[in-house]
This record gives sequence, C-alpha cells and structure tokens, in this order.
Amino acid sequence: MTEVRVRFCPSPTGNPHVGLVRTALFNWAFARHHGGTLVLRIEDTDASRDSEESYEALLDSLRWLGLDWDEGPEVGGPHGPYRQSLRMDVYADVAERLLAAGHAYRCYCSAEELEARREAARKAGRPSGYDGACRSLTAEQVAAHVAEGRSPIVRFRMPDEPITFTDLVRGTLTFTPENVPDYGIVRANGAPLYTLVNPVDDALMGVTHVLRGEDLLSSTPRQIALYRALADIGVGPGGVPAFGHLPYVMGEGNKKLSKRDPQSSLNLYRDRGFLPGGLLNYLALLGWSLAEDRDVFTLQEMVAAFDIDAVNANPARFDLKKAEAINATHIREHLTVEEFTAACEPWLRAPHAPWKPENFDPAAFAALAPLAQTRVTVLSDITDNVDFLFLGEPVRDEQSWNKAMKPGAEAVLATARARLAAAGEWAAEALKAAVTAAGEEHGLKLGKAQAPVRVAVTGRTVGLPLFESLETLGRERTLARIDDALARLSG
RNA sequence: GCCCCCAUCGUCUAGUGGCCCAGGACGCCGCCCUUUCAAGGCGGUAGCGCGGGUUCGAAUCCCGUUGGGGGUACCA
Repeated sequence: MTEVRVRFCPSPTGNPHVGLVRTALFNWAFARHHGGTLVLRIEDTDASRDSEESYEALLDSLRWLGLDWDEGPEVGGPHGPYRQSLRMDVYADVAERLLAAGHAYRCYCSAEELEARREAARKAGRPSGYDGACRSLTAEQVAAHVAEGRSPIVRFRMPDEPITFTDLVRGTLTFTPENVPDYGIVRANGAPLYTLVNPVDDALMGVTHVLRGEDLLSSTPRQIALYRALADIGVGPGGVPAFGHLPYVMGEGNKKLSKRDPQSSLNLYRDRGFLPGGLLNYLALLGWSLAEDRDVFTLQEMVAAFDIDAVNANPARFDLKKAEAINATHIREHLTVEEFTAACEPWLRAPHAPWKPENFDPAAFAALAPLAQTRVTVLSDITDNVDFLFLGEPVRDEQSWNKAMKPGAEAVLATARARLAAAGEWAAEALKAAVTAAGEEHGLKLGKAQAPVRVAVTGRTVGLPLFESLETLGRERTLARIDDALARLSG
C-alpha cells in the first residue's frame, strides 16, 4: 500500500458530538496503524451555520481526546490552508475549469420549477432527481433565461454509465445513472457547495482513504464521478480514493444520534468526568472489536490492532451504561493512584464544588483517594465520596438518616462515641476495634453497629470504608459530628 | 414514490459451511468475600426476524419477504 493519507473534515456547527468523535477516532486509528498522515480540514463553507466558537470547541475537543493531526489548523502542512473558508478562490477556479471542459453546466431552473417537476416525477413513480433540463441549452435559451433575470447555479454533469466501487466496510456497490442525477456544485450567489469542495480538497490534499459516516454513502457515486472529472482537468494527483462508510451511532429509539440529542454532546461526557481513553474505548466498540474476549483496551492497543476491514456495517446504539462501565474500568485499571488523584482535582477544586474551595485539603483527599478509585464511574462522582471531609456542616441525607437512626441507634451511637473517644490511637484499626466493642455491648455485629456512626459522620449509609474515613477526618471533628447527631436524636 | 444500506441475547459484539443445541462484554438476578457501598471471584438469565432454496451439513452462501435506517437540496 502506498502512503496512507486520511482526513477528518468536520464543519464547525454547534458542539462536537460523539458520532463525530467516533469518525475522528477511526480515521486517526487508521492513519496511526498504517503510519500514515491524518489531515484535519475544517469545512466551513456555510457561513450561516458555521461559527468561530464551534471551530475553537472542535480543536479543543480533539486535543482533549488526544487525537492529534499531522496537517491542518495550527500545525500547517503543504496543502494549506486547511479551512475551506480560506480556499474560495481555489473552488471558483476549479468550477470554471469544470464548466470549460463540459463536466459541468449552468442550470437556470428555479427552485419552484424544480420542486414541481420533482413532485410530478414522484407521482409517476420515477426517480425524483434533477431531470437534466439545462444539460444542453442553446445560446438562445441561455440568453432568454438571462434576460428573465435568472441567476444560474453550476451543476455537475453525471456520466451516463453505472458507477461501481468497493466500499471498505460494505463491499462492492453499484449505482445506476438514472438514480444519480446531476447535482449542484456552486450556488447562484457563487458560493461553492460541499459537493464540490469536499472532493476537490480531498483530491488536492492527496487523500487516499475516505472514512466517514454512512449518511454520505449515497453521495459517493457522484463524488467518484467528480473525481474522475478532476483528474481529467488536472486537479490533484489523479485517481479515486477508497471509501469506507462507518455505521451510524444510534440514540434512543431507532434514530440516529443527532446534534440536538443531549446524549450526543461530547461536552456532557467530558464534564461528567469521562476519561478520554475510556470514552474513546467505548466509541471504538461501536462498529469494531479488538478481540473476541476483550472490551477494555488502550488507544495504543487499538492503533496496533485497528483494521478498517474488520469494521461492522450495522448501526450501533450508544449505551450509556456500558460506556460508564468501560470508563469505570479505565479509572480503576489504567490510572495510578497519583494519576487518579490528579484527575479528580478539577472537580474537587471547582468553584461549584459542594464545599468552599478553601476548605479543600489535598492531603486528606490523597489519604482516601485509593479507596475512592474503585467507587467512581465518572470522575465527577468523587465529590459525593469525600464531601464529608470538606463540608463545614454535617452532610444531611434524610433517607440515610431514617434508615440508620432507628430506635436503639442512639444507645449504640453513644457507646461508640465513648469508645472512640477512649481510643488510644486515632488510627483505623483502633477505631474499628472501638466500634466493634461498642456493637458487642449491644449484641450487634459490626455491620449493624457501624451504620449510625457512618450516618452521623458522613451523612450517608454508603460510602468509603468508615474507619479510614474517621481516621482522616480526625478525632475532634468525628466526635463533634457524633455529638451533633446525638443531640438531634434526643432533641 | 424512487434509490441505497443494515439484520446474532434488552444493548454492543465474536462467528466468513462442520470446532456453535452459538462465545465474550454491559445490564439484570443469585451466591461468595466483606465495617456500608463498591471493587473482586463464582454462577444464572437471554439471541441467529420469517420463508424458500444450495449442501452430506447453514448463524454463516443464494433468492424472496418482513422490519429498521439513510438518501432523494442552491445543508454537510
């Protein structure tokens, strides 16, 4: 195989979504696996929908994910610029040459006329694409249209033979000419359309493999035809890239995950504390698998094993539960305690953390971090695990309180308070012994006896191992919270 | 309407004619471990849409059918 050159070419409209990320990932993995080049190209030819904020968000997301590119914005390259809004003169030139060579023609049909004819064809049971009305206009007809004040679009002339290509994930596909009509490539106002700029840039940038979403599958034959025409007029190195159409990422129901679907937003996962490696690992599973019995892997492992031929053609549903499970495994197995501790910082020091930022105590957190690591699914879960350490007031969870503070709890709690206060050394082992003894006095096993203590101190019936928590909290604060609970029970 | 794609447990998948009365993972259920909850270990639940072929033999190949999805723009 000659040098592999692939591209990821998003348009900067709105926030990045997971389907987009999956496409980026597959292109990236393909390039890295083959030691090829990944081009990042920004398709911002629709000024009404594109925005600079979206552009920034896109680059930021890619950086966060760790999906790097070899040519494109910020890194440059020999085929720049890599933002299509900066390449308008290129497209105008190509369109002119396509027109001159007869591969395209000016079409004067109005939107209303087109619509009417489309409806008629549909009623008659015929394909409803463009009917070729302006394919071969005489000079007089053109003059008449111009005289009427019509402004034409540029339309590409499709060849009259079937187009066959071998899709990298779907096999050999054939499209017949009557179903692939001539299509617009330049708007009446002179702005080039995606249908033109995408293949033109792919040709100019020497792209060898196009891996993209299935939604573009049916536009592939017309792009192939355009490619051939470009080769004919000397645009690009010639040849047609190989295409591979990735399956959809589905959301709830049977709908493709759309940008409007909140579940599709990359930022949602980022803000909740997914690890880039965890999210990417899950996304890779949507259409690809590393091995029969392996679901969890690193990006490096994916790169080593990735093969476009092994990609599945059927649409995959985004399953949040599994995504979370994969992420949790990454947190547990692919992060050292130090890395985990550092990764939690943004949530612990966030201005919107449940406690006052100045109350956060890194040393206290570090002491409990190893115990927390097996208990979080996403990093933002961390706050609920350690809030009792940093909150000024005792945590109050009524449900937990009612569950643990049943009749009899007060007596056990009082005994435990006394035993804890008498503990010689404020260390987990000694504290455990104290509560165990308190339980025995009341005929309770440790499992029962610890509940009121836990709720008094941490506010909840579930959480980190209790005695390590008490040790970290310290004698004074522990006893104060128990006193507080005791007062509430008797009052 | 016309064209195209897809089809294995609830979900993601392994499976490319015999190794499959279908394997893994998530979820769910149970048990073990255990100071709670997790983590971990063990076990269980559940599937080849349907009908025809081809073949000694089909989840695997072919045809049809049904179901789902997409395209059909002066969006990308």
